[in-house]
Amino acid sequence: MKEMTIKDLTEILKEKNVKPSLQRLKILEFLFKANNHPTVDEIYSALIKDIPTLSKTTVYNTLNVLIESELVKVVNIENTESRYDAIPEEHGHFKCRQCGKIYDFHFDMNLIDSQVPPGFIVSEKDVFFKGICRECLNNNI
Amino acid sequence: MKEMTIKDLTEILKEKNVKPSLQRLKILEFLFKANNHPTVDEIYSALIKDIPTLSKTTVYNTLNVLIESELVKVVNIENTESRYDAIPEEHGHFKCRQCGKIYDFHFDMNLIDSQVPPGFIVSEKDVFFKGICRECLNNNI
DNA sequence: TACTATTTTGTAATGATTATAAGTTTATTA
DNA sequence: TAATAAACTTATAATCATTACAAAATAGTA
Repeated sequence: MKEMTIKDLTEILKEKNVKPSLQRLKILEFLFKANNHPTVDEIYSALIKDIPTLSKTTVYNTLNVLIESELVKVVNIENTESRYDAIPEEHGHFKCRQCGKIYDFHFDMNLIDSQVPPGFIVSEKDVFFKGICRECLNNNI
Repeated sequence: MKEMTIKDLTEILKEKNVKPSLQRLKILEFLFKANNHPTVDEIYSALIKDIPTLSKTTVYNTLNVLIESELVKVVNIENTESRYDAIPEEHGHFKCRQCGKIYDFHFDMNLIDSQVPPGFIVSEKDVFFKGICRECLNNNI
C-alpha cells in the first residue's frame, strides 16, 4: 500500500462522515501500512508508543467504526482472535497447517462471480485456503 | 446428506483410527444430518436428550478429534463462535448482512485451482460471501 | 464562556474455549 | 476371570478476546 499523508487519511474519513480524531487517523494509517492482518493486540502495542493514553477499548471501538464505514474488514482466519485488513487490492489468504503462517496471494475475484447465486447481492468476497506452505515442504525433505 | 447407519459411522471412525464411542458416533451422526453449520451449543442441546450425561467439554473434545481426522471442518463465519460442518459436498457460504442468515450454495472449487500459488499444497478451500440475500431484497421494496 | 454532543478511557462483565484432575469405561495381560 | 493399564468422559475452574457501562476528556456551538 502506498504512503498516506495525514491529510489523505483525514479526507478518507471525512468522506465517510467519520470524525478524524487522532486515534482514528493513527489506527487507519497503521492498517494501511500493515500487510499482515494485525490483531487488536498488535495494533494496540504498536500505537501505544505514539499515543500513550490509548486504550484497547478505543482500538475495538475504532475498528468497528471503520468496518461500518467499509474502510476495514475483519478476517477470521483463526477462531481465537480476529484480524483486520484495510480494504486492499483483492487477495486470498492461505494458512499453513504446519508453521501457522498466513500468506496473502493474488486472487482474481471476478473468476468466481459466475457462481454467485442469482438474486443475491454480494458486497464482499473471501477466499481462504489451508494446506502446507512451500517453505515447510522444503524443510521436510 | 444421505442416511447413515450406526454401522456406517462406526466404519468411518475406525478407518481414521478413532474409537467409535457412543458420544463420537452421535456427534458425527448429528453433523452428517445437520445442514446448518451447528454451533457447540446447538450440538450439545440436541444430543443431551439422547445422552443425558453428555458434557459440553466432550463436545469440544470430540469435535477436535473429528477435525484432526478430517471428518469435520470449522467454519468461522461469525467471530463470536465457531460452527462445524461434516465434510460435505463442496459449497460456499453466504451471510446476509441484514437478516444474518447463512446460506449454502453450490460452488465448484475446481474453478479456483488455477490461482493457487505455485509450490503450495492446498488441502482445504473456503469461499465466503457477504451481502444481501434475495429475501431481504424483496422485503425492502 | 457555558452548554451540548462526541469521543476516549478504565473497569467490570460476558461468553466461548481450554486446562486440569477425577471418575468411568474399555482393552490387555496374566 | 481378576487385575491393571490405557483411553475416554465429565465437572469445575481458568483463560482470554470482546463488549457493556459509566465517567472523564475533548470538540463543537451558540
